[in-house]
Amino acid sequence: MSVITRFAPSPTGRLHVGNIRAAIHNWLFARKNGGRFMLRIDDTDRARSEEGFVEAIRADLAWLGLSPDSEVRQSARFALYEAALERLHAAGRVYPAYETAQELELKRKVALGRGLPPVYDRAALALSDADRESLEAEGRSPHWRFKLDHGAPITWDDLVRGPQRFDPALLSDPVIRREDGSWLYMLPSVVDDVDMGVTHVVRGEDHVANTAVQVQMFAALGAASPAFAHEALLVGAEGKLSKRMGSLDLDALRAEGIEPLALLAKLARIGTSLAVEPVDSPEPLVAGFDFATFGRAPARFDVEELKGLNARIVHQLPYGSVAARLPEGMSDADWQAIRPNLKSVAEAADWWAILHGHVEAPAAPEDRDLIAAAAEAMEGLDWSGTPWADLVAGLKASTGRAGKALFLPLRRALTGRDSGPEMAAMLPLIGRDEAASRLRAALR
RNA sequence: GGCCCCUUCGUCUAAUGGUUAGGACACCGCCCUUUCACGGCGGCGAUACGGGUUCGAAUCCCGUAGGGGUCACCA
Repeated sequence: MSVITRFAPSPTGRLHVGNIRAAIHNWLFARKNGGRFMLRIDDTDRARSEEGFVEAIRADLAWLGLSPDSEVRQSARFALYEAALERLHAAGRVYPAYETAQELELKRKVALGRGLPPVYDRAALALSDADRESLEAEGRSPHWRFKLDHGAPITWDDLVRGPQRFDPALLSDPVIRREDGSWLYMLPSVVDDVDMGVTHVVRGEDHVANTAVQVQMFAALGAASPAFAHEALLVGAEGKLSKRMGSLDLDALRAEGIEPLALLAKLARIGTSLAVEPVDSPEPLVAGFDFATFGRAPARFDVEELKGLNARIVHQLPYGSVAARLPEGMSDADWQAIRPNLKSVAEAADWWAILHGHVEAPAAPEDRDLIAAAAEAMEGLDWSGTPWADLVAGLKASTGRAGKALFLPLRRALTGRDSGPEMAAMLPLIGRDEAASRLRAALR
């Protein structure tokens, strides 16, 4: 049986590190097993879903390189849910209920106040036909609940959490359809998983209780349950589920110069026993993917760590893969010289400007003699050899300077910066005439 | 409050009753580089707490504390 996974976001907002991680794991698992990865837009909630978010989700997945093998939208599949509801109805597994949201809220508060779990009391199940008629005569119309079977514990073997066991009596019969006919998440998800042939449901542990309910729905629909993997959630660097996590959407990360590969590597392995390390393609992540490596405790996601990984990945990015994003005319040699010093690809533009643009950095009074000597030496250097090493050797002999006192003033005069890539690599790229002119400019 | 999950270096984790408690990231140091960075090498650093069981406990049991999830006419 070939593996089919799905990523099922609702288009009510941007993707963020939490759900992207689930998307990545679904994709990796499918890739590893030669299976298919599907995108399912869970847009049953018309009021909250926005087309713009659907497009953003597609764009974000594409940026990460997680191309879905197919895409479906729940809003186009209402007939399927209708048919499933009919079947459940015929099987006596759904029933109408008439409580208002306010009434249910009150019931929950009362239960909580008495130290009881706030589970729906099934009052609607006790309604007689006459009761229902009078309720509807009052103008109330029903919403529909799925009737859980309290007969036996719900169990499944979770790929991450191991054997699971739930007492159905501690769960509320879920509302699956509103009085206005709109669908809630629970049933459509099951219907689609069956219809799409999903074999593995990989999602966050915030869904475990939903899974208990859905396991009964699969059975009630006469379908086998897929395998489930519920991964522990991510928390912010402070240890709490912070608001900052919510702000971590892909735009924010892109603005920080994060490479898709870096985010992929980080999210694929955070919370697992595998090392979070730079990769030059998704292949090692695919090859190493294994639910057995997943920890069960929430892992901390720290953007600073992501930035560090990103820098290390940038340091090994080949020219060919970044050329399109580099300043016009930037050569492979330029890239090689600059690359080890970058935190993001975007910073290459700064160094491009330093290499080939205009730099004028006045020398400090105590360094003027050194800079003057350097300017003097320019003409005589062998520019096809090792001009930087020759320059420095000559200046050391003539001025007696060494180390920082020798290097820093030269770096400043030539690049306008205190730090940066290897000068030996940059000087030839700056070129003789430009270098000479910068040194003279520093003396003005 | 009920139910579920979790707690090993700062962080992510390994060690399925016997290990000098291992690795990765971070940090620190050294080397390389005639500065910074990059890179290479090395070092520091942990079993939440309290009771049991056992010849022996990070590992099994009980309790305490702490963290996460869930208990929606959101997904």
